[in-house]
Amino acid sequence: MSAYLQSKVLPKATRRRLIELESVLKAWQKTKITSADISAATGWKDSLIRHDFWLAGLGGDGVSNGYVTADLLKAVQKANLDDTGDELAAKLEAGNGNTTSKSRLTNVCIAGLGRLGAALLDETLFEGSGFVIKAGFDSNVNRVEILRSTFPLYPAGDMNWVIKQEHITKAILAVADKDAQSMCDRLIKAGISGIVNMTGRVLKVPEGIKIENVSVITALKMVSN
Amino acid sequence: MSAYLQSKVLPKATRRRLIELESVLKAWQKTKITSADISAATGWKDSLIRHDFWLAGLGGDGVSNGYVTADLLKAVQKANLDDTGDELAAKLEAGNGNTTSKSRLTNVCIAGLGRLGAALLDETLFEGSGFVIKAGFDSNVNRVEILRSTFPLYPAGDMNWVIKQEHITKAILAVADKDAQSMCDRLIKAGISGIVNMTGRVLKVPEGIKIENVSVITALKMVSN
DNA sequence: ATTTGTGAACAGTTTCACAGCG
DNA sequence: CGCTGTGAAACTGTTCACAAAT
Repeated sequence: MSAYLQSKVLPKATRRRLIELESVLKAWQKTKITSADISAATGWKDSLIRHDFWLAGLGGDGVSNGYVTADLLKAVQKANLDDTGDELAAKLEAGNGNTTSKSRLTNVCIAGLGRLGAALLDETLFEGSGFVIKAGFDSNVNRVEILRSTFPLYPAGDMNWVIKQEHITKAILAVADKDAQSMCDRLIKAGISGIVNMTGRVLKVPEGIKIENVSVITALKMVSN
Repeated sequence: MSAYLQSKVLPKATRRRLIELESVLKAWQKTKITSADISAATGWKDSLIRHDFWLAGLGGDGVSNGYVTADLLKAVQKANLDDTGDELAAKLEAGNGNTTSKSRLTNVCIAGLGRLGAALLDETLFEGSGFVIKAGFDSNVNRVEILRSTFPLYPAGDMNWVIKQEHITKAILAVADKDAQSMCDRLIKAGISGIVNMTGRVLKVPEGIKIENVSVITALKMVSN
């Protein structure tokens, strides 16, 4: 029988793998896939993959010769939405049965439009990801006026009302290291609940705010010793 | 007395914190700092910080009223180089006492010069980081010819000899998801030992090759449920 | 014969508790 | 007394071992 204890929140490590697995499954050509196949494609131990599925309550019961790729993909995607009960997923479950991908989009902003942040001003990077960039912010008014993008750019002072008005819930932080913590604080005050941190600084945030660190330089240091 | 067992390789989690700590210490204004101060700046438990120091054999013996910021920074930087015995650090320790920062630089290349990769074609992003970008690669010859940068760009076919000739040991992978694994394989064949993976795909690599994942979209998904 | 689902065993990481130093 | 250094205890995540399904 399924799930070891339903609705218990999944471990972070399992969550990450299920997210990454989504893209593996999307690229898989055959109609069936086994845990050994996934292991060969990712390097994860096959037992770990099955254990993840068990924790998440996935993997059709009574199957014993691999998973049907399309079904597994659907199940993984659902698990990736449900999980801790993200606001959006909850609304979807409860509300009308309208399951067009449109309604699952999460609104995101970019804080800091230096070279790194500006590189993200390309909608195509986020296509099919479930995220839409709704706004960019920079404390330098010049940057805001010079840069072109398909969504509006604002001076940092407008953060508060824009984030509320546009229902933006997540942010990508790409400011200079020295401004990382102060900009982070402002984003949270404006209502942001999750931040992807591209700076090299560790961010101190209150309970309930999620941070994910993706600094290229920190990563380079990690692979260099 | 010091280090719980010297030269035993540090746990990954501790390594990451010591790397991040470096930037915290650089920004610290006062001459002394306590584990409680660090905790306040990062959110890490003070006991965890002291435990990390213990594992790494840091923290001057006989001190009991906080650490001297400058000394601690030096010790942390040294730990971040030594550690598993990175080639460079080893050479430095053994060779002449010439400890100019020049000799500690690690050569890096960027594979994939789309919008994301091209954003990294800015030397200033890496200034003072200990890394130098020595080359950029793209399989699209047009990209290579159009883009301007302060270091040379090559068609992907030149990877093998350029990486060897320039003594490049690490790579930033910024190609399209579908090319992630094949480009990764080529980089490793050319002699790369560490890869910062900006794609959304999981990479399968042989023993001994280090990977660090910094996909913005994966990170967004992680903070969104 | 393969391959899943399951829980126990094992490994890695963080937190706790407290002796000892200034 | 406030703070560090240290090891034990608690917790989280991964691997192993094997019964059940086909």
